[in-house]
Amino acid sequence: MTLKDVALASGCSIATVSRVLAGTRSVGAETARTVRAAAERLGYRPNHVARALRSRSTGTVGLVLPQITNPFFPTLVRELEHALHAEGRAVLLADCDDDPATEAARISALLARQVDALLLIPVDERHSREAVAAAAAQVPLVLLDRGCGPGVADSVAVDNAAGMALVLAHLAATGRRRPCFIGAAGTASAAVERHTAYENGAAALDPAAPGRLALGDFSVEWGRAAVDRLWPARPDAVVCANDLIAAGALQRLRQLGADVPGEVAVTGFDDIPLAGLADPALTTVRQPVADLAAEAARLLSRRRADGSSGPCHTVRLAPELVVRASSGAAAPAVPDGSFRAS
Amino acid sequence: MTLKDVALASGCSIATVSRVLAGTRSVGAETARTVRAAAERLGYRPNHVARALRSRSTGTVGLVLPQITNPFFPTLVRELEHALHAEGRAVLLADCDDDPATEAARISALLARQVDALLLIPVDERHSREAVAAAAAQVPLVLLDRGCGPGVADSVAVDNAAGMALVLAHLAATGRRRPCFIGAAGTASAAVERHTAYENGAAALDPAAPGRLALGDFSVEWGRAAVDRLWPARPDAVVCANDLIAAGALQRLRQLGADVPGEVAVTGFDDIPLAGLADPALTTVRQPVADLAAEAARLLSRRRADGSSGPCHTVRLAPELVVRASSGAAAPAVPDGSFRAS
DNA sequence: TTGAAAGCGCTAACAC
DNA sequence: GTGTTAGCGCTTTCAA
Repeated sequence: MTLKDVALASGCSIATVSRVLAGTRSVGAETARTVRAAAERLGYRPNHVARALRSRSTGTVGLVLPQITNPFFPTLVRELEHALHAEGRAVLLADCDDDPATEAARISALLARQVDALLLIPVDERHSREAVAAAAAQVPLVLLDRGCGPGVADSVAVDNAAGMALVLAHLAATGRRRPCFIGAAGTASAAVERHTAYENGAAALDPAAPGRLALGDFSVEWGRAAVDRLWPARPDAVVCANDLIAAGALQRLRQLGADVPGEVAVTGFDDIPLAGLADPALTTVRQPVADLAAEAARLLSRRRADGSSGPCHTVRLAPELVVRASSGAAAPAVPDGSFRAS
Repeated sequence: MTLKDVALASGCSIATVSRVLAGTRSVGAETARTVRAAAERLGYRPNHVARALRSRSTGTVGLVLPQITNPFFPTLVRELEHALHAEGRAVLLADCDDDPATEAARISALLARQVDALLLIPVDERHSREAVAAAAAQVPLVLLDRGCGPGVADSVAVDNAAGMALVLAHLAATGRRRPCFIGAAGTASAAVERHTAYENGAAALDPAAPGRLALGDFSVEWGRAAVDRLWPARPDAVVCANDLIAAGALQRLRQLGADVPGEVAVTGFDDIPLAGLADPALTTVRQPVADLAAEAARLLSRRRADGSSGPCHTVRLAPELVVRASSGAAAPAVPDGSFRAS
């Protein structure tokens, strides 16, 4: 079934049929009806490949992620897929195995396939930069969740500092005074921003708090290990840079016999599905995933309109605090019943 | 940069360049070298769209899933992406929101984009059948993880019955004698097969065991709710049809003050990342995800060779039991210290 | 408003 | 082994 068949069946030219079906130009009402009827009758389906070759636009968007198994990404992928599908675009998925070299290879494979645009969560702030910049010069590209150096491309992410501030305000309001922080080392923007925001905000609770921290990576294992380093200081709150760290911290605290939340509160970041399932359920910062996806799609369209020059837009979306059991009521600081001035 | 440019630069015809670069036919060693050098020098990148239009093969595979947020799928997607990328294919991702109508729409969108093949985890055994059968008539199609009625398409999945048998054997070996089962209702193949395998295997432990079960869905919430129904019967093992159910069961049992694993063992199925993080860590059945992906890719190639006729192949892969704390040593049945004959 | 015709970049017959 | 040629199905000038 090609345009030619429809043209033959409807008694007009291929060009006219194309115009009717693609809606490119005004066509006589009568002709249009005839053509549409013929197309319908023959079950005509346009050939996207031919259309792409001619119009130099495939209608596909490449989605490049560090690791689909990172539990924060599936919901994001889902929202992105829906947002793009709603505009009639298809999503080419690439998983980079958390490796910048693989990432560079995937990016060029997608470019070779003529994706119209790229949505990319960079593997690494520094090591991804070169490949990302090169790609951004070729197609509209929007960075998601993580940055990649200033001025490289448009980007959309949650406001990490605001999220951390929400956590600290909540801890302060519920009477916690000796927080500590388990974060991630390295230059990844989420790691740096959350860490910095903790240091800036925690001083208000306790002058010694900003120094009470340990930096590792965004994993459960690190959460467990870090507790062993920080617990001797007897914090009354463990602020974690993401939910995986918090899950590990929770586990280890329980093994050590600590009472969560009575003795010590634990908080996460991201609100991955695991957070609600932990025991006690994890207080955390929810990323506005659907909004992130919508905003990314919007930036993509805008960039397509503006051309590859023009300044980079950076969008920061406000997160939301989700209070659950892990930061519930603290036990009295002096549990023997004596009076304590608050 | 087109073939024409390379042809001009290397002094031979477009066709020859095509043959060298696509490796379609034997070419003189000398010519080949010249051509390759020219292509390299000019930074030639083949245009996949034009190639697809001409050769009627896009080199893309559609991957259709019920919901990427189902925690079992990300690892599978990752393995599939890697397996396909290794053969130079790109993956078009479609998420169906667990809805058969959306699934049908996504399938036809992918078909319109001329995917070479479809990898599909059906949303529903019955309601997906029509769209799947129609798609299978057009392109090679392999069903993954779940079935879709007999004879519809090639399929690859874990051997659910074998997995359940491993669980029951383990429970028997560790002295459990009053198992119960929390499963999922409906016709989904995993639900039916695991349920049936439990009924068949549990009778060996206890004649009453096959009847001690509750059927709901594959969710944490159902796991919690089912415990309330089954716990009054005082089982010494709760066999769950997947890890999410088991996570819910574990939660609720702890709320009820039950001692896991001392008083009651809990087992899951799939070995999603959550399983290792639960407390106590969950004994479960690990799906051979990488093998499933590899086998799916293999079936796809074979189907491409065989043509769309020919009998459907069904591959079942052996699962592996992962023993963790949730099925550890049982407490003595009579904890008051009196002698108990084993 | 419509039609004829020229390709998009590539592969695949078919000649030589 | 290599070149010539004819399209794949579509969009888009350019004329009418």
